[in-house]
Order: sequence, then structure tokens, then C-alpha cells
Amino acid sequence: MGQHGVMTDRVTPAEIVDAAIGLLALGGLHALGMRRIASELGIQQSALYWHFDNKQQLLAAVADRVLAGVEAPSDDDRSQRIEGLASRLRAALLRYPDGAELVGTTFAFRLGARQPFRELTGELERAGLARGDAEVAASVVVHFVIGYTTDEQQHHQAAALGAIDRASDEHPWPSADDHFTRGLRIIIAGVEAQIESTR
Amino acid sequence: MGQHGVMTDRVTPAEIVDAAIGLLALGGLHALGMRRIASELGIQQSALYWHFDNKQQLLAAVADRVLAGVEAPSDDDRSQRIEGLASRLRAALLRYPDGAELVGTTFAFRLGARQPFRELTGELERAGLARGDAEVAASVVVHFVIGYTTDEQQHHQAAALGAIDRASDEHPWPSADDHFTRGLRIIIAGVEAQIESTR
DNA sequence: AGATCCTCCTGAACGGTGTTCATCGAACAG
DNA sequence: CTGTTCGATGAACACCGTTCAGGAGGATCT
Repeated sequence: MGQHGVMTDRVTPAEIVDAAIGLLALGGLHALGMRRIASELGIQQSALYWHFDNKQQLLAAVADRVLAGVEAPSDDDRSQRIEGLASRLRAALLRYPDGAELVGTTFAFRLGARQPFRELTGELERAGLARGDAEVAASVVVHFVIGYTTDEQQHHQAAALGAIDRASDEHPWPSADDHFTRGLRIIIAGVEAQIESTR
Repeated sequence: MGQHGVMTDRVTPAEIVDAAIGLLALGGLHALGMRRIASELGIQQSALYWHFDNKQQLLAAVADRVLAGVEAPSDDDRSQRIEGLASRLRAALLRYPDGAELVGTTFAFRLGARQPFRELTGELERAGLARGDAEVAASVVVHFVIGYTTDEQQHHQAAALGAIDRASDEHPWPSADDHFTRGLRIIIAGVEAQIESTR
């Protein structure tokens, strides 16, 4: 009835995700190769394929970890709950380089990263929207958050990698958070209007 | 004063983009490798680097071609012009496999694909929004169109590649266009509300 | 106790990828 | 005819994700 013996040197999926998160923090998606992850664990790359079917599924597990703990604040005002959830989602994406792109790809492939979308959908159903309408509205919010943040991170990294004209830059760059919040509020106004109209 | 002699076999950037577009139509982004493009032209891969600094810039030229001719319809109603522009943008992205992802990456890198964004911004400025507000609102629209369509195309191709549960699918799949339009109208309602409030 | 099974990993290989660089031919200018 | 510049070659470099036969070792069964 062993379950485990002592069994050091063996590796669990959770440890693999830990190592991957560490590399993501240091070098972004570029550093997240199978060989790099494996060598971080003192393991052969091919060993990873015993725990995950392919790289995409490993990345999906990483994306889920990036989003762990993202949930709506318990505010009295519904708009504030939605805005809070979107802002926390954005903050989670910004915590790691390429976080937004990673989550975006995983979300599009339907391999994970769907918890915030589901929470948003639930919130909107509770507000009186039909299931389908709630999903549509939630997808508007989620696509904006992911898309805007991907854009911002990719531009940021491209600029850091040199060779970008600071002069001809369209976003002169203190105001990314402000732009994001203003865009988000436009969306929320539209959502609230629809809730109003179906009530 | 030669300009050109006869000069067959030599290749222009436009011809390279033509070949790339052809491959994109057949096999999506996966088929868009430097070797594939070069061999389509009967050329060595390394020759492409004389015309483009790197693959990203070549892809940016392809993305601009994908978006060629996307412009707002001349409708009396401003909301209809915005909705029409967004729908035409979406149609252009859907014309090629991976079109949305290609344009999204190019847009984020600021290497091209910005014409619809600029047109949208102009439209909103003409409606009375300040420059910054117009850009924010335009980015909400563009990010939704690109994000939603990327999602749709990626899911579509993942499903076509087998191994997806049709039963546990969250979008039961006749209604992608309808979902898109409904999401777009939520956004436009929010934008119109802001135009109203600043007038 | 020995034989078997199953879990987890190794080591090597396969077929790709984007990018660089020395070299070279052909076309043009003076 | 000489020199320069454009445009292309072909080989190499340093990676990448994925597959697969095999082996080590603990768990289970007889």
C-alpha cells in the first residue's frame, strides 16, 4: 500500500509548473522552452512528456497558476465588482512578462484560463442577463483586458529590446493604467445599459 | 539611366508578399516559414533578408495587405459607420486562416496594421471626443474585434485538428457572427454614451 | 523469495525553425 | 575597361518541440 516511498529526484507536475513560473518571471515566454524547464529541474526534456502531453498543456497549467486567486472583490456596487475583477485580472497578467500573451493563447485554445470569464458570466447572470447575453458581455470584457494588456506588454518589451523611436511613439507612456481604466469604463457603461434594457 | 534592365528572376518585396499571402491562404501561419516562402519564389531563404530585416517585418507587410481596403462605409448614422468598419475588419481577418493572430501580433508590435485603428480614431474625434478619449475608445473596439476573432479562429482550427469534445463545447457554434455583433453593440452603446456625456 | 508489473526517467535521434555570413555574378557608372 | 553596388547563393549556427526504445527501481503478487 505504498503510495510513495521516499522517492526524491522524482518530479511532480506542480514542481514542473513551479520551475516554469520561475523561468517565466526571469525571461518571459522566450525562456519557457522544454529544455530550459527540464534543466532547471535537473531532468531530461523528454521526461516532461510523461507528465504533460505537449508544451501547450504545460503552458495551460502555467497560465492557470498565473490566474490563481483572481476573483471579484465583494463590493456592494455591481459595476465596481466587474471593474475590480477586470483590474485584478490585468494585474495578474502584468505580474509576469508575456503573461497576457500566455493567458490569451491558453484561453483561445480552450485549455484553461477560463475562471475569470466564468466568474464574470456568473456575475452578469445574477444581474438578470440570460446565459447567452452574459457570455457575450463577459467575452467583451475579457477580450479587452487580455488584448489591451498583451498589446501593452509586447510594446513594452519591444521598446526595451532597443531600436524603437521614442519620438514617434503613439502612446507617450505614463498613462497605460489610465487608458485601460477609461476603456474598461466605456465597456461597463455599455454592459450596464444592456442590463437596464432587459430589466 | 537604367532603373531596370530586363531583370527577370529578380524579386520585389511585393512579389514576396504575394507569395506569402498565397501560403497563408493555404496553410495559415504554420505554412509561413522563410523556407516555404522562398521556395515558392524559386529563391534561397537567405535572399529574403535582403528585402526584409526579419520575419516579423515580412509578416507586418502581409498583415497590411490583409487589411488593405478595410474602411468605414459612408453611412449617415455614425454608429452604423463604426459597426460597419468593425465588421469589415473582422471579415478581413476571417478571409485567411490565422488572419486575426497575424494582425494582432503586428498591431501589438507597432509594426503595422494600424489603419483601421486610425480611421476609427478619426471618426470618434469628428464625433467630438478629445484625441486621447478617441484613441481609448478606438482601442476598445479594435481589441475586441481582434481578440474575439483570434479566439474564434484558433478554436476553429483546434477543433478541426481533431480531439475536441463537441459535447463539452461552451459555444455550441452556429452563432459566432451573432455573438460578435451583440458584443460589438454593447461596446458601441458605451462609446455613444461617452460621446453624449462630453457634448 | 522470486517473478512480474508499472511508474518514471534517460539518451539519442528526427525534422524542423529563424538568422548570419563569406562569397559571387551580373548590371550599372565613370 | 575598371570599380562599385545590388541581389542572390549555399553553408553553417544555434536553437526548437516531439518521439521512442530502453533501463532502473519500487510495488504487488504468488
